[in-house]
Amino acid sequence: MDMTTPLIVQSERQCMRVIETLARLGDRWTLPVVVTLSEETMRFNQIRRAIEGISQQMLTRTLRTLERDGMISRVVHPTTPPQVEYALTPLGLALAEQAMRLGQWALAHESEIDEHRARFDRQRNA
Amino acid sequence: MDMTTPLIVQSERQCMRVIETLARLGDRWTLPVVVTLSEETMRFNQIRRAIEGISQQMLTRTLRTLERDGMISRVVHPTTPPQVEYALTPLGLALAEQAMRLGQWALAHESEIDEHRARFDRQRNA
DNA sequence: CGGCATCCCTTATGATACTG
DNA sequence: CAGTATCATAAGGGATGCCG
Repeated sequence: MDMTTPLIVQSERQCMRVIETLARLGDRWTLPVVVTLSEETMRFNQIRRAIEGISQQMLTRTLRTLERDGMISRVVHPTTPPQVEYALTPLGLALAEQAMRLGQWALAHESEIDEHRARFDRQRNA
Repeated sequence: MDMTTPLIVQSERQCMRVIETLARLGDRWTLPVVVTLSEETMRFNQIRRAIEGISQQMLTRTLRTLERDGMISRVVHPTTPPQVEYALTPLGLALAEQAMRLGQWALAHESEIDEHRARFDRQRNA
């Protein structure tokens, strides 16, 4: 990456594309699912139990979207009852690493941001 | 960043915090505004003209949120008519760089992701 | 010029029930 | 066990009008 012009997004289309990725990572369940799968391959209900508060519906949706984008693989074992194994693909792992990099930055500056917010809100109410 | 355990988010709270940041960057106008301001300090309507399709309302909201988090500075010149200058803070610039890093990765893998989507959608309709 | 309030619509998300 | 369908609600965002 050329850090002399770090912020240039060359076209409207590219900007939308980047936003799309950030929005996906920023939705309610994508990051928890990706983080969970980064540790090991898991079955549907294993993932579900590992993630506090996720509904069956939202887990299905989140997994489908990630699968569609090639971030996770889905393998059905035709047993009875059926078992479906989910795993992060190399692409998905790379995305997760990128997201975590940004996440680490965010956490590192957490208190700084909180102080700004507190100051801002104080001035508002004054 | 410790790349031996790149995906570990230590707590539920931290995970939500990271998601919050990603969601903010992933909303409709934050990235365009940040990218625009990364080039130079600008006034309200300058920014508005620079960003195709943004409404006055959404520009105001986006700027307020960024200001609240300490990502941009807001300076009012008490002239008539009033002029308000916005600029990226060092914190905001750093965030933008982080976002662009992830963005560059996303763009680099754009076609790969598109191929996955096309294949997935083809199988669905078959 | 810059900003806020209001109304409305679309989409995302969630709860629940049902199925191979 | 894994997944779909249906319905309800919350949040994001756009259009418009008024204000200092």
